[in-house]
Amino acid sequence: MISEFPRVRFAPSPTGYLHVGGLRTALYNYLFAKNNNGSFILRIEDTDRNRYVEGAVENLIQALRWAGLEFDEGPSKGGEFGPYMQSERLDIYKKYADELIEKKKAYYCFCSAERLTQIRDEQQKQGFQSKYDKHCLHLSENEIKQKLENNEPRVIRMNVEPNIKVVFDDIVRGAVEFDSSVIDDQILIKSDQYPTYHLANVVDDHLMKITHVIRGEEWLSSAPKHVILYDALGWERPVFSHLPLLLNADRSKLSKRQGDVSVEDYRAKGYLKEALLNFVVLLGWNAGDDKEFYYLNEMIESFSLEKVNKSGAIFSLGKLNSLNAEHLRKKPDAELLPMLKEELAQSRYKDFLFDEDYLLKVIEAMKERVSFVKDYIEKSPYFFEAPLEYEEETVKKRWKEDSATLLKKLVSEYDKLENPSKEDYENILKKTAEEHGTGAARLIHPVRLAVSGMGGGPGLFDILYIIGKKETIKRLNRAIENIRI
RNA sequence: GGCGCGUUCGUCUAGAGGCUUAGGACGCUGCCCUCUCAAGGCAGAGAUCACGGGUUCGAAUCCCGUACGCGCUACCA
Repeated sequence: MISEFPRVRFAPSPTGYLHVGGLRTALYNYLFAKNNNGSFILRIEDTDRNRYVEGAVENLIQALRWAGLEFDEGPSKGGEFGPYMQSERLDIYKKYADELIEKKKAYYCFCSAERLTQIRDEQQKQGFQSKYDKHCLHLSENEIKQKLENNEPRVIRMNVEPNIKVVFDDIVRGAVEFDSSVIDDQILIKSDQYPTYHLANVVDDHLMKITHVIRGEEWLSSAPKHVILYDALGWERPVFSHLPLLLNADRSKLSKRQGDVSVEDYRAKGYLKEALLNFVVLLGWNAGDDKEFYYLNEMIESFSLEKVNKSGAIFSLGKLNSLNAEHLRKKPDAELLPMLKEELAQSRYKDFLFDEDYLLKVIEAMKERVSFVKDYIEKSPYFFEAPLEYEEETVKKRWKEDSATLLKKLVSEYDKLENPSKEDYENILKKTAEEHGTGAARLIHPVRLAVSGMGGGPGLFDILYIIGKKETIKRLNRAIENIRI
């Protein structure tokens, strides 16, 4: 019986960072759990000692926390079914491996690596699929006992009975069927006494009462091995869901070689966790409608495994960028403020002091024009310092022969103002233009250029109001002196 | 090679036999708005639903085959 409240796990191996594909797997697990009032468990599959990476677990946990995928049980957090690090559960795996040997569902194998590669090469040369030949299955009790006593290197292998149909249900793919003859006598316990993924995974999922196994499609071919193990141990199988893969542009499995794949990379580039999550949830899932902008709580609400796609999705950044911009735009100014301050602290303006009111005004003015927090600085540096140069294109296009004269006149008018409002700047400019028998645009464009150094940006009067009268006049005078056609 | 899984605009996708002249989003183009750039609105280009058979009055949707792609095929996970 599947318990009423599902229990799912994200079970990465600590390779050093959280892969975006892993993030999506974790997210789907998390969403499924939360959608069903279930539990989301983090388990570290560190059974390969050769691939151990210092600090990897901490990185993983940190990345998950950053993304907001809080787990209910796991390393450092604890829980009823710990420990949650497989390397701390070795005796448990041994116990079940022994039980399998007892039941003749597994056996000791003493074959050397040389013999193994030899038979494998042979089989491949003849066009067969490579499979262990069950040589050690036929060792006598005495031989086994002897070799064990001599402490000969050995592994424990699964004893797969051939010619049996192994069928299991997968929520994403429906019924999947394998012939047991194509399944190798998989190693369960390695010669270093560590378990392989297959054993550890099945044992832990059972002991941790995992009800739904939600993982990447690369595991689909291994699933029948796991099913055989559940059956051999007399355990109920969990429900499987094999997720479509995240792909490179060439449709191969998303890899490090072809771009950034770690969550940390995207975080460092300034992507919002909301956007990354939103982007990744759409790569393989859709509620069945046109909704594409999601907050985490909305995802929880709408998620279901039945709506997960079957085919892989190319991880291409176009949509991520637009989602990032949209999430950024929808963030309240109060949340944006500390982010901008942090960004400033890392910029060339780190020693300048800007008060919060000022920054809030900048945020308001630039909000619709940025895709990343750093854009507040990069796209409108003129809020932080006077322009050092003037865009050539814009000068060519907007600076006319009468510009300097008009600006001079404007400077003298602005100079008379006291605490000017946005409207004051606008009214005076319009009046000045009128007096010279020209349209406001004739003045607005060169003023914008003078004050910002560029041709685009927020409304001109917003800019003037934000930088203030003193700065405005200073910049206008500087432009009058420096811009030549 | 074997086994498994997949295949709808460039990309992510909607589609559960008639609602489909295949819808949306990103990107692209144009227009509107406008002091500029964005945002927003509107419009457009873009998919013979991999191909071939079949089932059916009717198929992107069901079945079979083929092709192509991917995954797995380790004492890695």
